[in-house]
Amino acid sequence: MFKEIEEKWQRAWEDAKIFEADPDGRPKFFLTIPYPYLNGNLHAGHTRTFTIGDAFARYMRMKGYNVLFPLGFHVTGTPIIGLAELIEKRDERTIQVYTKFHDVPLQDLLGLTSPERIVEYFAKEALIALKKIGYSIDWRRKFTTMDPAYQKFIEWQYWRLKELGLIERGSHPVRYCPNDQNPVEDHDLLMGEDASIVEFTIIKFRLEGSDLIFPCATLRPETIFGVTNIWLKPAKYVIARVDGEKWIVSKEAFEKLRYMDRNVELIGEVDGREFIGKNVVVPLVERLVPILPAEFVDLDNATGVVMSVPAHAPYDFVALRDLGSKIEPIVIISSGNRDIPAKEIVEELKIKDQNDPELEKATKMLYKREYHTGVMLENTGKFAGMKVSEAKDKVEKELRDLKLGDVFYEFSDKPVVCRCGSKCVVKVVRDQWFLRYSDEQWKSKVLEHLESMTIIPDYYKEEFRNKILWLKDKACARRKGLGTRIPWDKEWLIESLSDSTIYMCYYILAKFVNSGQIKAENITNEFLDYVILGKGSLELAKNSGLSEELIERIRNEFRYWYPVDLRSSGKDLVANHLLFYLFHHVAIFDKELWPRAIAVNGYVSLEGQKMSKSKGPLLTMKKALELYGADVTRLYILHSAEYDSDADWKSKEIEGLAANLERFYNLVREYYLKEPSDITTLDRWLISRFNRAVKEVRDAMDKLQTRRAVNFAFFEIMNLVRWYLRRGGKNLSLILDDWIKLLAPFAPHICEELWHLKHSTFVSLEKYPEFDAAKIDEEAERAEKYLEQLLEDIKEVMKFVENAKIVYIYPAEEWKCKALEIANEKGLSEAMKWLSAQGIDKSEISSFAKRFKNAELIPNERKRIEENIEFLEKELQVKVSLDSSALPIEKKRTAMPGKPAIFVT
RNA sequence: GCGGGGGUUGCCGAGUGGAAAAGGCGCAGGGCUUAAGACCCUGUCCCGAAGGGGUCCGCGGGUUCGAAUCCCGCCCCCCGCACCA
Repeated sequence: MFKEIEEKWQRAWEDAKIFEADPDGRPKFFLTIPYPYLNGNLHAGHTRTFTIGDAFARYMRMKGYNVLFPLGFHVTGTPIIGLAELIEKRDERTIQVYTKFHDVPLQDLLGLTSPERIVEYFAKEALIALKKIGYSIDWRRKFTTMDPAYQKFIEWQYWRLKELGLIERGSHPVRYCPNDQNPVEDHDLLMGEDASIVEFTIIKFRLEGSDLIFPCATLRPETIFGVTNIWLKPAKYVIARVDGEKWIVSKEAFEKLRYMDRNVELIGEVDGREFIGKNVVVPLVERLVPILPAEFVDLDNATGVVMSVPAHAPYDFVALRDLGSKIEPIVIISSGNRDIPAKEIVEELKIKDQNDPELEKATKMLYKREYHTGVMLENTGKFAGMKVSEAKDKVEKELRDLKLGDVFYEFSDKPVVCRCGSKCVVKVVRDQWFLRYSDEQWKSKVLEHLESMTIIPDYYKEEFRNKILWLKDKACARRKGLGTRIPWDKEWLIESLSDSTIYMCYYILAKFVNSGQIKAENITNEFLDYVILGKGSLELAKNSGLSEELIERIRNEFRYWYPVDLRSSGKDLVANHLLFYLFHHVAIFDKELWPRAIAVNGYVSLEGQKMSKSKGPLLTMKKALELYGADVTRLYILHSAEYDSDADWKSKEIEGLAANLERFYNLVREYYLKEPSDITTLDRWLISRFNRAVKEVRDAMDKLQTRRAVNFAFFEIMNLVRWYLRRGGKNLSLILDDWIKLLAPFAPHICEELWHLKHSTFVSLEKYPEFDAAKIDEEAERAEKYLEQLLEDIKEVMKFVENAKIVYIYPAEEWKCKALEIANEKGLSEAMKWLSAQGIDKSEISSFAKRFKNAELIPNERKRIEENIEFLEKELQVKVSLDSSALPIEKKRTAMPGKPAIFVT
């Protein structure tokens, strides 16, 4: 184990401050990774993303860049508060998960009953782990998102967004527990985790000669043209005043409407049966249709009032059939059907009556088909000819514009039950603050910028494109949780994903905050406008109370470091954080400060199982380091999967790797200090092949392909070394300086230790090995390859000979080499002519012609074999001879240049 | 459903027109060792008493002298679809 070595170099790096980055004359590289959320210990997922970041930071540093690689901690939001409550309540599962999977000792855990303590504890633990794994982070810039200075920065950002008109008020639906009077998150649910909020369209049917409205709820507003009647359940309904209108709805619907930010008032109860047979007016179509009774109507779904489109809704068709009604369905959509679509499908599925469970399936099938392939028929007015998918939105909009339509939110699955046991409802939260991500101009700016960015892997660019188009307005305010208050509306907290969008620029301030040069009260909007955006003026910025000199210095540092050159992140953040990261940068900064590149890596699972912070299993970074140490963990996670695919952590594999790394360590120690003696072909082969590996490693790293990089830098070279030593190589030290450097970004501690056997500088700051075409030695490579092939061929032959005693090797005769040369230059027929002229036996010539395709000229082939007889004998454990007299003629004939005849006795 | 990714030899996983197909893991045999482990070597689709032959990359077609790689159709798997970090 390398624990002592690791600690030693971590201390040395820290003492020498080699990762503290400040502006200088070198080109800069600003690399960030997402700050971790501290509701638990860092785990294998963090380990992966962060280690990729660190390996790249170290690589770029060794390539000569001034690398800034900082990290802070994220604590805003609700989970930390939730966790504190659970610990306070001594929730059994939480205690189990945190002691067992997060490796928190019980007595420590029980004390974490407030958000502050949780933050303090996990921040401390995280820092320990991050230092123990040897990340090259500039820790002078560490912060947490509840720091007063950071909060001032967030407030500034929100003022800027408001000034830009990108924040506005609105309302939106949330899952809500009436008992707790709070929005409910997934983990707060007993039932209904999969339920989503569905938006029904309400279409208002007015009772003939009355002001009573029957609000029919539907997911298919475009079918309004096919309405033949409406359905009521023969049961109790209520009359309610809703935003000034008199609505007939189910009792359940009335209760739900009360949460939908409407003005509702109960007027009285009424029996649905009273209305049966009366007529209502179909909006838009202005047709009178009757109210009919139906048992399938669910009073607890939407309004409890349903419109009937028997041609396109199997339920309606069957209900009419059950009633024995003579009403004719009106077909308004064509999707390749001959008859009435609902009739076709009902007959196909042999549906008996409206209580048949198959009806659900029929409905889905038909809806799907018509939505995707259906076209509106002539009887749908101006919508005729439109695709159903298009008409749906258009009809809905028209109804809404004419106040004939409305929305009703409902869960897709029921029931949805809160942990407290009450049924959840959909609540429409009003006066909510929204980020206007749907803004067309904003979007197109982001889209345009995306095209100029580097996205790794590249197919994620398409994914980003789609997600940008798809992004809608986002509610950015919360009532509950940790966070910064919206500066102009202190009732609301800024939601936690919305406060982590452009914080990378805060790292530049954080250094000054942590050193005490800036206090929170100095961070005024004018100050930030000036140092970050270069807007306003130095005079205004000086109102912050800071000196001109300091302000200018910060301004200059900001200009030096920004923009972010690479943000390396897990793929879980693509559809949220990384998107917001782009949007906010594009909105707030000038073009030259927009992010340059984003890299996205995959997940980590554990022995095939998905990790879960709240349920387990989980492998913490701390535990991994305890078990395997830093370098093994790093090398393993970098090698376990290529950046974009998911990795599976297998303890058996990592143990194997530990052994490999130890071998490397011992190998280097054994050879590093030996002075190289005479350089042989074999040495030139090693240097040549090593050089090729260097090229591969650099190429892989430039694309962040850490798996490929480690594969070459470690395993491939290890294999070269194996062959080299097997062949009796003595001068391994020829490549060791470079090999150590090559591996330094991946396993920095061991490399540092080994490097210091010979040098007094830090390998972490050395120049990364470069590919040198001059060191490629084709001839040496061919010579080794020849020997390898020869050995393999002999073994192949020996398989068929029991108790082999002597191996005779017979290289091709001189005339064959000459003939091959001619054949290569002038073609086979010239070679044949030449052979005849030499008076070579005819059967020999034809044998040559048959085989010449597989032949290759090896310079000094015989000598090559002679020199290596000893090696071959050692490998084969038999005598090897070049004596040609023992070979039968027909055997000799098979000898070709590069492929000698082999004869075993 | 929409969008993105993917299906390769026991497993993981490279490989985008010409290699039974890198590397790792596992397994088997041998060497080293008092022994085990580690380490080193060999083998690991099938056949073969001479370095050879056959079969193979989700399924079915096609293009090509030649396909895991290109085209068409089909099947299957993973991820995201939000206000949650």
